[in-house]
Amino acid sequence: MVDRSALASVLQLGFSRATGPRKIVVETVVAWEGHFSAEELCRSLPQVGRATVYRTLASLQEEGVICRLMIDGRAPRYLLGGTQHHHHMVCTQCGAVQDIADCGVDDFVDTVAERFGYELDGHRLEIYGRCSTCVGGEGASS
Amino acid sequence: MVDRSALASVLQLGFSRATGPRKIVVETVVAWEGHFSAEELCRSLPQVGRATVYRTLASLQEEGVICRLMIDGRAPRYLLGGTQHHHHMVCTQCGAVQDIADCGVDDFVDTVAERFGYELDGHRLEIYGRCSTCVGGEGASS
DNA sequence: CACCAATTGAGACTTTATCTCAGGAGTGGT
DNA sequence: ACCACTCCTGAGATAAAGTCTCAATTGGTG
Repeated sequence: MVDRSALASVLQLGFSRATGPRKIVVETVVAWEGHFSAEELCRSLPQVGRATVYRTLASLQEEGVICRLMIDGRAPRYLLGGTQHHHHMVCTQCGAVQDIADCGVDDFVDTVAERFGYELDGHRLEIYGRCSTCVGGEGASS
Repeated sequence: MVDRSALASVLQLGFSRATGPRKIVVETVVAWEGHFSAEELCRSLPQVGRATVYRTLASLQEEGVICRLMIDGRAPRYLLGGTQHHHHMVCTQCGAVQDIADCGVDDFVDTVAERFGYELDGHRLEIYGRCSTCVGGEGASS
């Protein structure tokens, strides 16, 4: 889904140099299966400084390579693919996250913004539920 | 909007005793204008222990007296009135928050959950923009 | 009023994140 | 290929937010 050949250009991010540490972080992020927290990334890349990991994540988010997902009170989690507008369907049991590509709430959002006299910036929709695996698997082990 | 006469029953929350400190926290929360963070509440109630403030906030949220609002990477903020399902329209400039009472996205949410085979738990929609005051006031001071 | 269990709160601890600044490493010019 | 110049890195200090512990306190009951 993500254009991994664009890696080279992405390495520059908002910076003027394509450095080694950043290469490691970006490659790890791009290869990551599922979502991750900043601390998880730090832990799996002990050879890269925590500050660099956080800086790179911030840039990747700004560039739209990854998007940040807030689940309840937990630390933010990151996912590949933030460029195009989308939403998330989160499994509250196993933590699986599905991208919802089509935004079906634009009209409603427009209406609300107009009603309150707001100049629209954006919106965020997250749907919570239990995925078919978790629903289907329940009771099987008891 | 919130039934403040229900305060007495709310004081019990999930606990078995209506204590003094909890009374202070609940009364402060109910009287609070706008939204607040846990730390702000702690700071304005130095006579109540931090642990008690956090415990009471958690109970109030569970009981639906307040709802938690996550704005970007900042600490969660709390608002009165979480009982009935609703959403928020947040001003990215001044931080004002409007409640959106009617949920216009139920159909879309149902459709998506069905498409992914999820058993629906709930959803969260937040709309970001700049309120009429912030839009209107801009340039006035420059 | 006394008793006892529920609750409190000071402060230690954890987790997550940001900041600082000396040293290291890309990059362009030669 | 090398140098120099500047940007970037990273160890560790600091900050922010929240949880946990346990002795002391207190509300509710008989």
